[in-house]
Amino acid sequence: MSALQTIYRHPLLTAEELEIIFKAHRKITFNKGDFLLKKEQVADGYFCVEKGLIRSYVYDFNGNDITTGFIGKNEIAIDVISLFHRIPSVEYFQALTDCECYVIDLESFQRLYHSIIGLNEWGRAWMSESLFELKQRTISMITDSATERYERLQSRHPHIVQQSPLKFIASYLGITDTSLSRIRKELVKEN
Amino acid sequence: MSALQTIYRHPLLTAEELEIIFKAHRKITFNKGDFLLKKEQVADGYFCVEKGLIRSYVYDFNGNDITTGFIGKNEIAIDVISLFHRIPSVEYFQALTDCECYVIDLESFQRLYHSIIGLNEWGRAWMSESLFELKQRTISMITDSATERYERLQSRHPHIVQQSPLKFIASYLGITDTSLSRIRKELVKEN
DNA sequence: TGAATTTCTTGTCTTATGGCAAGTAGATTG
DNA sequence: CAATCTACTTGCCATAAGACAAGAAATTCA
Repeated sequence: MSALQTIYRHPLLTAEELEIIFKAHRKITFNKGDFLLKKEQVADGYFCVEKGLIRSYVYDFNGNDITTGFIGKNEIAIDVISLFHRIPSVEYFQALTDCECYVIDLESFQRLYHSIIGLNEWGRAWMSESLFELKQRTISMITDSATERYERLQSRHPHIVQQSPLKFIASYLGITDTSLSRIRKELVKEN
Repeated sequence: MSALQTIYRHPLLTAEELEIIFKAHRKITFNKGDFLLKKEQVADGYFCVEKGLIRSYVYDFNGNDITTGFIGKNEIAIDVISLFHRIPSVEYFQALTDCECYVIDLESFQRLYHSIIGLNEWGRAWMSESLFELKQRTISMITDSATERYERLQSRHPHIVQQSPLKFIASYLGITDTSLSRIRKELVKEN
């Protein structure tokens, strides 16, 4: 099962339509460290991840880089605002490992989006799903301790914890690498 | 200028289309304390706020209510997931003050959404804008101190600080009412 | 392979925020 | 008007996480 099949699964999309959608993508690989998108660039497409791990991040006012998200297998690396509003990105998207992706450019997407009614629905479903997950994360940032957030990340997205350096996970969780190191130590001690 | 005119302003929507859209809404008022939507209910429309302040919140595992957002004049009170996925809400939406809103039900929206191409674009723009703001907030929760978050809320959304009890603002900022009270005291002292 | 770089850990001290409890002031209600 | 409530403040002490710095371990690279 390819990433595309998983990503585009939707009740309103037929096998034929999916075929058309898949064909609009082309395969692209990234080496560890490569950028899929940099700050100030205008995104011209989005990436469906087949293999590997990507990190999105921003710089805060102190110059620290803050991990805003991880994108792994069967997920989409996209800066929604930059792509659809045609404005420069504020985020960086960088490959944490060698990656295999399928990319589709905006023009192709727009064309399909207007001709395949189900894709329209799929897009809205995807966006509202993203909104929901982000909301969950915001609530978690408020109500859960750093330890709890780490444990949840570990159980729900073990591949992130396995593939990403500790400092990126730490900034994603909103703590320093020092603190995360200590949290890990405590968790090991407990079990 | 009514809330509807502000909310639905979009380059692809003509005056005639706007007229049709506006007519699909009906006015509805809420008294302080009324619920627009409760947990477990399936949303059947969304509310464009003309006047007043609404609070959305969830209960965390400890039974504390956590404010997830404030919705004021010219903003939309909506549970995207519940409305479009037809599933029970996890949030409560409650009027903090007497409110005047314009409500549109899902069916009417769907009909317009499929007949007015610009509304389609408007919807996507609205959703991506929401995604962006939520992302900003998540980053702020990580990189800014509680004091900074409060000051920003105060400068960007003074009406919230003016109309909402301190405890709701506190939970929105991710701190206790006690802490927010102290932060306020410090800020007053500084100026 | 050896040097350089990055990653991770650990120690010490500081600080922001929380938990709990008491108390005041203002609003609401019977 | 008195009796409750609710909102807010304040004090005391506990704790999670940060700042800074040193060093160990792992990885990268020439």
